[in-house]
Amino acid sequence: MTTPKRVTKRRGETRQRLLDAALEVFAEQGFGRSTVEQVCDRAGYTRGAFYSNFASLDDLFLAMWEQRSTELIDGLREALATMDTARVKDVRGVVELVTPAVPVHDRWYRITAEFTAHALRNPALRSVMKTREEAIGGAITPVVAALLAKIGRETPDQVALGQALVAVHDGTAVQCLLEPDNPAVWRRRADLFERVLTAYSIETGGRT
Amino acid sequence: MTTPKRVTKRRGETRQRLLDAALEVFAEQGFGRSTVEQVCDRAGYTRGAFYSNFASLDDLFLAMWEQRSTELIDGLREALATMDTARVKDVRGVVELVTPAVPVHDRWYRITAEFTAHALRNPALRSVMKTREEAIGGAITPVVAALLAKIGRETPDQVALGQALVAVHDGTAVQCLLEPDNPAVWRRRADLFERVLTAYSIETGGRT
DNA sequence: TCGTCACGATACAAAAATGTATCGGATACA
DNA sequence: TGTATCCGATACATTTTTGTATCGTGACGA
Repeated sequence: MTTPKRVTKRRGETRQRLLDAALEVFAEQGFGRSTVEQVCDRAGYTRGAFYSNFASLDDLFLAMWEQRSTELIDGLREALATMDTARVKDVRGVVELVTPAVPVHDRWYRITAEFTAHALRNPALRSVMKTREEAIGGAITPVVAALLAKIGRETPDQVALGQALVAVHDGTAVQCLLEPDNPAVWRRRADLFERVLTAYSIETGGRT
Repeated sequence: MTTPKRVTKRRGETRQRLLDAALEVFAEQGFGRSTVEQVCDRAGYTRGAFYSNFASLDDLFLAMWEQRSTELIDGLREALATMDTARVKDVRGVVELVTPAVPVHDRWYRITAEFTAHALRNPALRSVMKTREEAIGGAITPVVAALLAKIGRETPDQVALGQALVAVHDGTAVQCLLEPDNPAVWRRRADLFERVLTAYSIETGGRT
């Protein structure tokens, strides 16, 4: 991987197609069991293209994960910004409004689970993950706090609420994915969110 | 792997040492990046021993995970049964009493994260995991409900509480492992448990 | 104590995966 | 349109990993 003086448009495309292929292959086989060649096959390239764009599978994994998770956070911000906040009347309403903005997809969950395990072994990746988790909390919490304020509830400790929401999301996601067709699990997930929001905010009476 | 008529004592030992080695190797390298030979080296055997005891790495992974997680649940039951429940006076006390019984070890977390991802790809493993999660909930919830009753709080929906506790445990575990030296994260974890226990139980006034 | 089978070591063949070095067509820029 | 160089394909050497087949030691039953 020598740094070129001039870069072509084509390069960006192949790089992207490799990143996309990686997501699919890693989700299907698991990162650990995936090979350079599998990713290249899926993308429609040979290993030559790969080694010209990435140093190793680890390198690709990190790049792919960072790209997809920033996209995910951007999408989240977007969804939160364009919500119809008019009809929210109670805590349950807040849950129902916010929940769809944070999707639970098993493909991405599998990737993240493995990336997390990977990150726990690698200090550099660990801080990448930490930053990411904070970004998610930072995107959601102010919005949720604002919605709660709208229905007359104050949020004394936004940081604590943020950590709680992320934890509940992560924890319940596995349960839902293990039994995707069991509506009771999903219902209990929503319930838990509702109770947590209630527990972390205080009724102040008047609506703003 | 032909089924032998006679089985020796030695066999059980080597099998066990392979299982133990697997835990270490998988935790260090990740299951996906581990090889049969690495496990054998660690255990002090050659591949001959491996193929005589297991059909594949997948087979070993499943066997190891089932063994360790039953041990874990047994330990949990044990710890819960021998608790000193006398000094519990409030919800916080319940949290402080129960929390140490459910350890947060990053080695085991890494294994579980990868096993979960693996299970989400494999329907057979999926139901294994589901059963396990239920067993954990089933072990903890009655004890917690009893403790809550002791301080005058009733638990209307134990199943919901169980799912909530498991989710909160899983979700906060990552956060704590990502920042093991940040006491604030651990404190917020305990806070969340306290609030959840409170939210899922109702004050009935009198103590039993 | 002897004979038999189990069990793990060793040897071997085959396959899979990696990384590099080189080549030729494509692409940017004059 | 010419030309320099970028970029991905191809070819190749090497290493890793796998699974099986065979052998010798030692355990177990009679």
